[in-house]
Amino acid sequence: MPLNIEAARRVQERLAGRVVFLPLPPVEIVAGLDVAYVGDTALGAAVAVRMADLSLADRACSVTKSVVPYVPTFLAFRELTPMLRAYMKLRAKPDVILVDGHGVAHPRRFGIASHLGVVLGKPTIGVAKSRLYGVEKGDVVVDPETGEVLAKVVNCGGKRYVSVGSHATLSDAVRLVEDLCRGGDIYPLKAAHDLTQVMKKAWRRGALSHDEHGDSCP
DNA sequence: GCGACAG
DNA sequence: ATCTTGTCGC
Repeated sequence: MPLNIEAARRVQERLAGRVVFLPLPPVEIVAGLDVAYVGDTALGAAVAVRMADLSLADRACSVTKSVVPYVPTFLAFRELTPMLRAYMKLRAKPDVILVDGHGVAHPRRFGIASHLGVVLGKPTIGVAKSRLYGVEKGDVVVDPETGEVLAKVVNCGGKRYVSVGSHATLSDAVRLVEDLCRGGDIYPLKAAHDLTQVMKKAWRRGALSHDEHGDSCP
């Protein structure tokens, strides 16, 4: 199943108008989402931790068939489903979600973090390891057309481009991400990525059941 | 036409 | 993202 680029673009352009910029409510629980692949199988992981002590609040996984290819600026059409399926299994719902990828620092102001935030109608923050769109001016990324600030560069084991997904403010997003920097990684995202790697090994051993069945977490 | 291009 | 182990350096 390829990917109808024209249709996908229209979806992004329309939903981009639903992105909301609001102060981030008090965060008690924060979650990190990530997706890994083994052939055409997508392995999604969601890890929720308590802001207070970073203790594990909950975790969930998803195992689905990957059907959409990766096309720059359309990452959500490939990874949103694996992420959502894992997220929905979380019993401890987070106050905010961290996503691997950009939020509004996107050509159409609708990266995967924004897509998730609009779909769930809750706070999301995009954290990417490299730039996708915009011009880097010091520790900020601005839109070359409007000059608007789209993201801020945060240092945590290398450059991290932090942008609002939805239902958050850039300053609040940056503050939260900086607070979660541990050992050169953003804790919740590192935890989700680690879980993803454990899933890959389990999957290769045939120790993971295909989604709709059991607790696909190793 | 050429270069850029999250994961 | 994924293909892939050990090795040099602090």
